[in-house]
Amino acid sequence: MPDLRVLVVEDDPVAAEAHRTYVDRLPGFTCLGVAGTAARALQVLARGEVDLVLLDMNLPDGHGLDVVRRMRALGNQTDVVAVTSAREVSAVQAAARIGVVQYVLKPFAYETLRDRLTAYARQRKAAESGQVVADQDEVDRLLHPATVSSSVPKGLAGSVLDRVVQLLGNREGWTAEEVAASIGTSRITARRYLEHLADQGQALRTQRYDGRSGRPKVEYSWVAES
Amino acid sequence: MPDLRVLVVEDDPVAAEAHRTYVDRLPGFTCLGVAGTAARALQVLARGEVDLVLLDMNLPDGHGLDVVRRMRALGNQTDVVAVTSAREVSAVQAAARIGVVQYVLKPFAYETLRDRLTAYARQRKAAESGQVVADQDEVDRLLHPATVSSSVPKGLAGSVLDRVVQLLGNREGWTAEEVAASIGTSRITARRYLEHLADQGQALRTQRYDGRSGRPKVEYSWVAES
DNA sequence: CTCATTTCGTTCATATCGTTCGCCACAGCG
DNA sequence: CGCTGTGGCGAACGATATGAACGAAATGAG
Repeated sequence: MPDLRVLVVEDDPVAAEAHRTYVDRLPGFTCLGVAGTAARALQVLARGEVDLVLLDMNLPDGHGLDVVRRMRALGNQTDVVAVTSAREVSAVQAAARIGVVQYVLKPFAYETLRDRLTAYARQRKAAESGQVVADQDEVDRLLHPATVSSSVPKGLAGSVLDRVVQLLGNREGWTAEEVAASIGTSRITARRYLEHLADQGQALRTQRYDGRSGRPKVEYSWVAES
Repeated sequence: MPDLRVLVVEDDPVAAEAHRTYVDRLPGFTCLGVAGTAARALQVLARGEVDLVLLDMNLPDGHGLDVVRRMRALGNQTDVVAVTSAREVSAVQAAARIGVVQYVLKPFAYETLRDRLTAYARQRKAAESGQVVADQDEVDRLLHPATVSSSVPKGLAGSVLDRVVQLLGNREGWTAEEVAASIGTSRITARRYLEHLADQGQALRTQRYDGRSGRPKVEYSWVAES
C-alpha cells in the first residue's frame, strides 16, 4: 500500500511544522503539505490528492468543524482527525457527529499521535478487504473502532499523566512542587511523572535561579519539538 | 428534559409502524412521525422539530446515506441512527464517516433498539450539561461510546447491580470499599460490579488523593447525571 | 574555604488495588 | 439420595501507586 497522504491544517507555524515532522517520521504516512487557514485547506483538498486531514479547530478564518462541513457539502469524503485543545464535551460530540474519525487532545505526546494514526491506517486497510458483516457485534467494531492507548510504565497512572501534560501545555516553566499543588499530589509523585516525560523527550529540564541562597529549582517545560 | 423527538424513515409500512411503536414505548422518546421516502423525510426535517432520525438505508427514491448528505449540505445537524439491513462493510464505514451515531442491523430485537437509544440519550445529556473532559481517555469514550448490552454478564447478579446503580446515583465519588459496606458484600464483589459499569461507560473512574501515604483510592461516579 | 540555606533525588514504609484460587449453594440428573 | 457442574462470592496474596524521611547536591554569604 502506498503511503497515506496527509494534510496538516494548523495556524500556529511552530505547531504545524512539528506535526509535519511527526507525520513524516511515521512509516506509511507522508505529509503532503501544511495549510494555515480554512480557505487554504479547502483549496488544497480540492485537488483530491489527500487521504487524511489533521485538523486544528481554531483557525483564523473560521472553525475547524466548518471546514469539515464545507468539505462534505462539496462532496469531499476525506477522513479527518481532529487535533485540538477544545475540551468541551459538546465539541467532541459535534466532531463525532460530523464524522471525525479520531480526536486527539493538545498538547499530546508523540506516541499518542502515532498510535492514533497507525490505528487509523489499520482501520482503513481492513475496509479495503470489502466484506459483508456477520452480526451486530461486527458492526459495532467498525463503527466504534478500538482506540489503542499508549502504554504507561509501571508505577504511573495514565489519567494523572494526561493531567500533567495538560498543565505543561498551559505555560512554560513548571516546578515539581507547582505541578504537585495543581493536581493534588505530593512533590515526589509529580516529579515522577515529569521525569518520565523528560526521559521520553517530551519535556525539557532547565534550572531556575531566584538569586537567593540554596539549590536552584528544576523547571520542566513542554517540548515544542524540533 | 423534554422527550427526544424522533422521526422514523422507513419505506415498508409494517416495519415503520413497528418502529414507531417501539420508540413511543420508550420513556424519554416520542415518535414525531413516519416518512416513507427520502423526499418526505427531508421535508419533515426542514421544520426543525426533530432531534433524532431512525433511518433506513433502502428508500424508494434514493439511498439513506444520500439523505444524510443532503441534510448536512442544508446545514441540518440532526443526529442519525441507521436502522438497516445493509451489511456491507463499506456501508457501515461510510455511515461512520458521515457521522451516523449508531448503526443497528435489521432484524433486531426490541432490546437492542432500546439499548442504543437510551445510550444515545445519555450521551446527549452529558453534552448539554457543558462538561469539560479531563483526559484523552474520556475523549475516546465520547467519540466511540461503548454499546451497552442489556444482558448482565456471567458472574454478576442483576439484583446486586441494581443496588449499586442506585447507590451511585445518591452522591459522587464512591470507592469500592464504601459500596461494599453499603450493600453488605466484600470489596472484591463490589469492585466487580463497579468495573462492569465503568466498562459500559455508565460509571467514571477517578483517583482520590487523601494526602496520606499509600496507593490512592479509586473513585467511581455515575456519568453526568448532574 | 566554610557554612548556611534551599531544593533535589533516593529509599523505604504503606495503603490500596486487582487477580487467583477455592468455597458454597443450588440445580439438574440418574 | 448422591454426584456433578455451574454461578456467585470472598479470602489471600502479590502488584503498584503513593508520600515521608533523609542524605546529597548546588548555590550565595561571609
